[in-house]
Amino acid sequence: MNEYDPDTIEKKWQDKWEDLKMHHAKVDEDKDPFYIIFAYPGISGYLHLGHMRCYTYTDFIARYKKMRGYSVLFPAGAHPTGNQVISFAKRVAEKDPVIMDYLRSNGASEKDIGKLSVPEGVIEFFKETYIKEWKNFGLHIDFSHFTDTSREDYSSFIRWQFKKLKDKGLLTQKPYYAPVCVSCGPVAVDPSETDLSQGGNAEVQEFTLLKFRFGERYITAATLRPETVYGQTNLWVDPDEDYVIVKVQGEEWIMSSPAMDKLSYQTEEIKMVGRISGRDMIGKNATAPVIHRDIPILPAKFTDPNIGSGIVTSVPSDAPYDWIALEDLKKNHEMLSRYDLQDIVERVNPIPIIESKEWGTNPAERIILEMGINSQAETDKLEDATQRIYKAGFHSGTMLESCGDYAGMAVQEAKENIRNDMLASREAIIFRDLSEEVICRCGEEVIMGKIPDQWFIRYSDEKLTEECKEHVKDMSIRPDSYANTIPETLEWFQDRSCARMGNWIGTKFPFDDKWIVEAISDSTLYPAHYVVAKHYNRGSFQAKQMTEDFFDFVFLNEGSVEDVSDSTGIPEDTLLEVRRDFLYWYPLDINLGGKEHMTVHFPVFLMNHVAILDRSHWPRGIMVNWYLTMTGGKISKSKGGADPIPDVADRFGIDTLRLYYAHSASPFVDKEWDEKEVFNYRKRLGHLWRMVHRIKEMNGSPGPVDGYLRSRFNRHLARAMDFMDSYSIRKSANVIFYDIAAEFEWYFKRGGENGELMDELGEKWVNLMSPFVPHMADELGSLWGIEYVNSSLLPNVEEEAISDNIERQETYLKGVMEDIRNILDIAKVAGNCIHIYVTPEWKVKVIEKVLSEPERGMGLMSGLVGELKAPPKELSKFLRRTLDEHRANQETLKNSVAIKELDILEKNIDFLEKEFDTSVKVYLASDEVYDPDNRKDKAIPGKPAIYIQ
RNA sequence: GCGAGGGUAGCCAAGCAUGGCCAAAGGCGCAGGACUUAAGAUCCUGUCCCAUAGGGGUCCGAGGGUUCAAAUCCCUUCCCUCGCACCA
Repeated sequence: MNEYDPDTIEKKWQDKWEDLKMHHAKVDEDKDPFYIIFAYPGISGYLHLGHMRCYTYTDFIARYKKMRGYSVLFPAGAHPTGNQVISFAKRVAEKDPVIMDYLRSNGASEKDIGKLSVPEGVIEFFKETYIKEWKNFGLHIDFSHFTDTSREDYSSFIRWQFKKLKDKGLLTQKPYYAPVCVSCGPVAVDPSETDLSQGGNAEVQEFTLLKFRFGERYITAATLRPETVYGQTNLWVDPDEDYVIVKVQGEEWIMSSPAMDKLSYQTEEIKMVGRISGRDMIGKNATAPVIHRDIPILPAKFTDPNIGSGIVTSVPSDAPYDWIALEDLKKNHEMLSRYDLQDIVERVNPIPIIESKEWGTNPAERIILEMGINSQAETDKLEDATQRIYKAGFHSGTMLESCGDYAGMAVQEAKENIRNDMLASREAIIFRDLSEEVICRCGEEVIMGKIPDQWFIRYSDEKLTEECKEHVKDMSIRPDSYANTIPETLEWFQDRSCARMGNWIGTKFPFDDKWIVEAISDSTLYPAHYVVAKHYNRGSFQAKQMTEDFFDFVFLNEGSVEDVSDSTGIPEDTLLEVRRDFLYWYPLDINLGGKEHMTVHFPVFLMNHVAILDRSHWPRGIMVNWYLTMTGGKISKSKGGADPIPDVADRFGIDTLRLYYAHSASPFVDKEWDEKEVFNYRKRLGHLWRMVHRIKEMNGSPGPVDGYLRSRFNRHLARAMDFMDSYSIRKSANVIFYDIAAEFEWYFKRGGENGELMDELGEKWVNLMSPFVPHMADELGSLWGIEYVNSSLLPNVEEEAISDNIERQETYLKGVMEDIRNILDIAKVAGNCIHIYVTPEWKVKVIEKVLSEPERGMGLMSGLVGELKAPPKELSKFLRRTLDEHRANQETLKNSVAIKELDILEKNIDFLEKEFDTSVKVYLASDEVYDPDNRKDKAIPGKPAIYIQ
């Protein structure tokens, strides 16, 4: 036997599979189809081990289904839609050292890198790289179906899809506010920072921009808490800051210069008409909105021109910043006299407006005293205080008498109402901003912009939502937690912008060329396109022939084949073949993807299928996998942090990684990557490798434990397949790679050596391993002369071989051995003879009697006394005990009398003697036998008495 | 805040739906031994506490409850993770 050596066998088998086109899906009407995909990757860099976790799960299922007799389609593609490819190419063109290092450390050659300065080169390179890595992982993908979203055939498909959405009234246009890079157009602001170089954690904040009449003009102040307008006492302005006067909506507004820039992206006409310094406003009054009181304008340094309008309305009752600024000012005599504010400031005092359980009616003052905040400079503490007050007020607060019509209202409710009322009375507008500075990949600033005519897919459509919610009940969705939440997710899912302008790779929007379909929206129905892509890849037709008629015919069965053939120029039999393929493969059985898809991709995947295709083609299943993590964080393609896959694969072998994925954790938890753990799986495979060889070399004759092994093996076989049928991958792997192995080990220990049985079960076992570790399984399969294990079928379960009774006997023997070990342990004696006393027959009879007539309870006693030759006292005691036991656990009781104990022990004296390295004697307790320690009376059914000498 | 998921021995991780063969699978780690003298090897055995005879005690985040019986069911509570949107 040679040692397990993945390096040589893995490459060898991958080449053979390739030669034989083992992965090619065939339309075979004699077989049921099984169609599975993983969510294809966006192109933004090398794949990492987290991706491979998802792809490998997909492969387990694909290979398993194939070995269960299905014809399996497992295609793959790539998703370059977006601007990531563009910015990647740009960074390469600029020779950005980070990206160059990233490429080189992943093994890109200088020649490769040379091609990567244009987007097309990036797409080509990574497509090839992904395919190489998938092949290297032994994935059962049929690449003849490959497509990517930048191809022409794909664009034809997407244009068709959007026409269908429009026909169904599911497209609409309306204004939309989104993060926009001033040069690239819309970008996504999220912590993974795919589009960004800074500010991924920024949140969109919706300010209410309040207008304060100031002579002929208005001073603007932005607030996140419109409900506090009743507590306004003054405005804060930075005396050293220059503000701008802008013409908006026919009025002149005062704000900071950055505020004007931001606002210019959100309102139509806005023009700067002058400047005014902060100093010039101080000491004057402005009329506050809603309360229509004149409030003074006071100096402060904490205002920031980059936040809101750069001017702050002061609510010292509820805003810790305002409260302490006011206190500071009151003490600052130099400042007061400089602007002659002494008298004014005297009159400025907090006005209670909100009462909360936690903080009472003057929360700002109270929290500042409690937290011991001494000055405006303690911004961390002030931030915290603000948050705490806001939380308490928002959730449990009510508006006080001072709040006019809103008095008595819950804060939550008042907030909405006051804001809406101010908007209606034109005393305020909405102003959106990001909570921190966000910088695009291109280096430009990202701001909130208004897009007046944004296209949306109307996912809010009630009928569509209802249909989807209804349909998910019939789907197989794993894990269960996701199945439970997806109806709510569908409900919550609102209209989604589906096109964008600017620097973007994708399909031109069919109704308006200035738009390009965005990345989520062009990846919803694509499993249908995989079927078509195969024919396109073969050259059966050109992209321009893939017209609306063509897709209508293939996916919707509309139009006659003659007409469609006429209008497209595609031969009739080709059209019929594509249609047939679609009918054969669809619906999709499983879409497998990472958990980030739960609230984004999976809902739109479902909704587009339901909206466009016939009910019979709606998807059947979704499976979600969690992440592979490294030192706490998600492994990220764009940020690196993961070892190149080829390095890891070389070190451990593919099958090791595959078993690691399958077994080290359930798919539904985040898993921390740990090389030491991976290495243990490598050792495990080595162990199994040797074991299978040992099995194959076994050539003895039948023995007493054969039945047991056969029974256990078939039981495990059934379990392993049941688990796979419900996609419980880890559990199935546990049975195959651990439970079954343990049975073989026990069999050997018991002296089993039946060559024929080993030959049969060994082969079946290798078959079972194949979906998980296909390379090793094929190599081991050759011991049996199997050419390709993965193309054979999994064995049937021999129901008749599964025997509770046979298994009970072994369980009994194991139990006796455990008892002996226990005693040896405790007694710390090295016994030289073990005496075992099997229960007297009358105890068996008692149990049988109780089992047959349990309801008679102690009433059984009278009958038993006459029937059994047993000491009445003991009999009564044992009956009572048996009745107790019966109530607690009938199974144990049944098992204890279902076996011939004496027989089992006598047959296995040799084995026991060998195991314990002593002599073993077995007796029937009712006989007059050697019993120096008076133990034999302790014997009961299922648990013999033991005496160790 | 809203929604979802989770807290099991040194660690990872099953079990919980259908309460009782649960001191609680399996793996890792650790300890002892075998083997060999080299490897991150392999094979046994052990691994909550007490106990020189198979027993007893405590235990599944915490606290109550239901039950003859609770890791499993119910209630309360604490803690953790994730999603809350234009990122496949």
